[in-house]
Order: sequence, then structure tokens, then C-alpha cells
Amino acid sequence: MEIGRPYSRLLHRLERLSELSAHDRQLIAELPLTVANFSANTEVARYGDTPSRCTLVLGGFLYGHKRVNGSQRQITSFFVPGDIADLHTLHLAPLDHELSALGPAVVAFMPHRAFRDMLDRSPHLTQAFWRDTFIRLGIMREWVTNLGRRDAIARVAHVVCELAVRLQNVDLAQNLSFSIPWTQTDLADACGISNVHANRVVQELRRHGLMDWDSRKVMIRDWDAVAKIGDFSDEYLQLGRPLEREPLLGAKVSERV
Amino acid sequence: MEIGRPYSRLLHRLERLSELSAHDRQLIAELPLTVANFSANTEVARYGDTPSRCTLVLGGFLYGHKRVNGSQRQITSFFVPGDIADLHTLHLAPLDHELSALGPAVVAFMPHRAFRDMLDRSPHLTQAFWRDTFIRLGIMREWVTNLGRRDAIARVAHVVCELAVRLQNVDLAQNLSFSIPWTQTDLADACGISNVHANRVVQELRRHGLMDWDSRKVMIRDWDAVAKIGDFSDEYLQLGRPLEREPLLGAKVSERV
DNA sequence: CGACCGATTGACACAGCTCAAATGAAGTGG
DNA sequence: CCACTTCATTTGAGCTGTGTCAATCGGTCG
Repeated sequence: MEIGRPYSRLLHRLERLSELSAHDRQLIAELPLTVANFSANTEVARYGDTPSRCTLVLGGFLYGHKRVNGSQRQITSFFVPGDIADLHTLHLAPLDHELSALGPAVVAFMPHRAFRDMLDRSPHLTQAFWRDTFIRLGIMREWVTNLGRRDAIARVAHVVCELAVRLQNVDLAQNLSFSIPWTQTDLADACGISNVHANRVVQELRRHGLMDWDSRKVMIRDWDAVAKIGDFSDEYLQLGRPLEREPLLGAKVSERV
Repeated sequence: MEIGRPYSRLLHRLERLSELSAHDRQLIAELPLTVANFSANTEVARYGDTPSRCTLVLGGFLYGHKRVNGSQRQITSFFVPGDIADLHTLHLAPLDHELSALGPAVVAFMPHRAFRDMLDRSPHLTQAFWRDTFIRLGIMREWVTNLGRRDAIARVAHVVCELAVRLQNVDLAQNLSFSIPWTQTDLADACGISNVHANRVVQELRRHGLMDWDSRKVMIRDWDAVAKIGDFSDEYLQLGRPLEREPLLGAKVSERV
């Protein structure tokens, strides 16, 4: 979880979306951050809350979810380091869903006031964050498609592929292998299936030698096969330019420096 | 489909999100619009396109969808008059999904260049449109939940409730009754079920006297019951302030002027 | 009148769910 | 270092909601 500066992954991601001027970088660097730690499965923001700050993920994972019928849970998004998990609280309140830590997580809170000041000073940063919102919208379209029209094994494969690519994008996955502190029940709640069935699907993927899944470690052994099963293509994630994208998706992955 | 000015529903919706100055209204009024007609089931924008303009719905309905396995279709959003269906093309290209007309539709194209000029001149309008993007994100979260954790009848009820409220918001539904040129197959593709099952669900809703569904006309007879079945609450649509919201959702609906 | 499209119905199949119990892994405290 | 707890994974056995296939019906339009 150690990185140069707390906001460096965020910067890295923004810079893939648009060129940032030195001034923009400076503005981000000046944001007042309050670092906080959350232990596994604790709530970072609750339904109905009206937060006065945004939450930047520094280490670990957050996830957004809604409850249905009181008992059932649907995970609506995963957030990885470098993501701002509740940018919308800048504009909308109260919160229409819950935000929780998947495993132990480190986040930085950024006061709305300071964030808005920053945006006022740089229309260009406003554009960059707005663009980020559009990308999140694209991810949601893909999730809707995933849940609406793919069977269980495809859903699981798709979610795993998405996480692999997103993590690789922030240097948290190497060779299509990454650590994430989720349970099979978490996976099930993201894929809209039961935990029992999630287990069967994971076993099937393992049995065919397509991927490993041991105690919080996922490793995709055969990218092409898994991507095919999950009907996955990374276009919707809008990472970098095509030239940069090639090596990211090949079965072999080149080291990024 | 006749309204005062082409952009009046858009203005109406934006004004619910934030106060607009005379200057802002003026900027919107000055947007160069190209009106176009589309007949039922024609494509407005194709997967892979790089449009140079945004699409404002004036009359009728558009819907976004993705294809899975070549054959299956998942509708990811419905767009009603006053909605901009592809605002994201302002920032992202190429298009990751298709945009089509549900029935005959009238749209207005707004060149990106002019739209960006407008945003440059009014940070406040930028905020308003960004906020609109966040609302769309909220709708997507709700759809993910709908598809992931609700059974068929609840999904259908939920989608119908959402459309009723959104249409009522732009004066296109009265007394929880509205016209929409969709087929049961369209409904099915939005709800992630088969067209045969969609038909059975519609019949069940009819049988219990909860709603009518005759040739493109939907009428909710018992709002409370349908909203309960669909686990629907309109909060996520972020329409107006609580005070304005009351009458909108009661079984009885007051006339809006 | 014929063609076409959407709604409807019936019969059957199956993916995935629920319930329930067993197994395994990782602490925790004595 | 062993009981004990707790939580996640795994397995088995029905059950059911929904899908698929195929046929029919009804309306609309040229």
C-alpha cells in the first residue's frame, strides 16, 4: 500500500484521461487530505448520509451496494486505489446507497469545499473529473448488460476480467494476477447469483485450468479463454490509447515501470 | 409532441437541478439545433461511431442497448423528451453501445463545438450537466440492483414505475398513465427476461388489476401496490425538492401547470 | 387477400436457488 | 499447543422461476 504520495494513483489515472498542466497537478497536490483506516466490512458512508467530503481510495477496496427486501445485497461497483468512490456527493444528497470497505482499506477524505475550490480554479480539471464520471457510467452500462444477459459463469468471468484490467492500470496486478480481500459471497452479490452457485462457478473455472482462486488471490491463467467466456473487451474502461492498451491485454504482460 | 421551444423540456429539467440565470437560459436558447425524425427501431448512433454532436430527445423515446453473443440484446437506458441521450460523446469516443428510436422519435442534434462553447461560457451550466450525469449514474445503480436481485415481476414493476415518474416529470404522463411505443420484447430486454415471460408478468399485473397495458398505453391503477412489488422509491431520480415530490407520487396526482 | 408482426398459450427443460450439513482454515484464549 | 469459535468454502439433494420451442391468434397495412 505504500505509494509516493497519497494522490499519485489518482493523478496517474487522470493523466490517462487528459493532459494535466503543472498548475492542475499542483491544485490536486494542495488538496487537504484526511487519511483514515477502515477494517473489513465496515461502512464508510451510509444510506441517507449527507457527506461533506469525497472519499479517495488509497489502499484496499471499497464497494457500493444497495439492499433489496431488507436482506439481499447487490454490489453496484467496486472501487480500487486511485478511484474516488463518492464523487457524486459533490452534487447530490442524500446518499442512495452504502459504501463499505471490502477488506481493510485506507482512504483519504477530501472536503467538498476544498474540492469545489479546486474545480473552480481549473475548468480543465472539472472536465477531467466529469470525464471520469462518464467512464463510470460506461462501467455501469456494462454491468447492466452483464446482469441482464449473461449466465453465471460469464458474469463471474467478466467481473474478474474487469478488475484485472483496472488493477493492472494502477500497477496493482502483475501478470493477470491480483490480490483482493473478497469472499465468494461478495463476488456472488456483484454478479447477482447465490453464494453457493458462485462457488460452483469458481470451481468450474479452476477445473478447466482457466484461473486460480486461493485465499484472496486471483490469477487468470488463460486470459483469452476467460475473456471469451465473460464476453469481455476492455474498451469500455477507456484506459489509455490503443497503443498502450495492447500489452495490457495480451496473454503475456510486459512489465510496466 | 408540440412544445413551446425545442429545448423547453431540457430547461425544465435543468431548472429542477439548480437555479439557472437568465444568462444560462440564453446560452441554451442560442444552441444551434438540427431537428431530425427517426422512424421506429432505427439507429440514431451506432456502436463504434464517433459522433460530433449530442442528441436531445424532443418527442418519442430513444433507448441505449448492447448486444451479447451476437443475438441477445440488453437495453441499458431509456431516454424521454428533455433527456440528452449521448452527452458522454462530448468526452468519450468511440461509442460503446447503440442508440435507437423506440418508436417514431424527434430529436435535435447539438454540435459538440457549440455545446462546449456554451459550457466554457458558463461554469454553472457545466455543473448542472455534470449533475445530470450523476443522476444518470444513480439510475444505472438502480438498474444494476433491479437486474441483479429482483425477480421478473419486480423488475417489470420497477421499470414501469421509473418511466411513470420520469414522464410525469416532463408532463408526459397524467394520472400515472402514459403512452410509450414499446413492445413486450423491448420491456423484456430492459428487464433481462425473455419476451414470453415478460408477457406472463404483464398478464399477472393486469389480472390483479394493478395496471393496464393496451397497445402502447400503460396505466398504473394501484400505485402503492405496484411500487411495493417493484421495490420502487423515486429518491434516486432526484426530482425536485421533497415538497414538490409529494403530489407526484401519491395515488392521486395533482395537475401541474 | 396475403404478409407480417406482436401477443398469447402450452409443454417441457434446465440454470440456478434454497436448505442443510460437512469440511477447512484462521484465529483466540487458556 | 490444544479446545473452541467463527467464518468461508464445499457438497448434496430437491425445487422452482424462467427459458426455449413451437403453435395459434389477432390486428394492421399495402
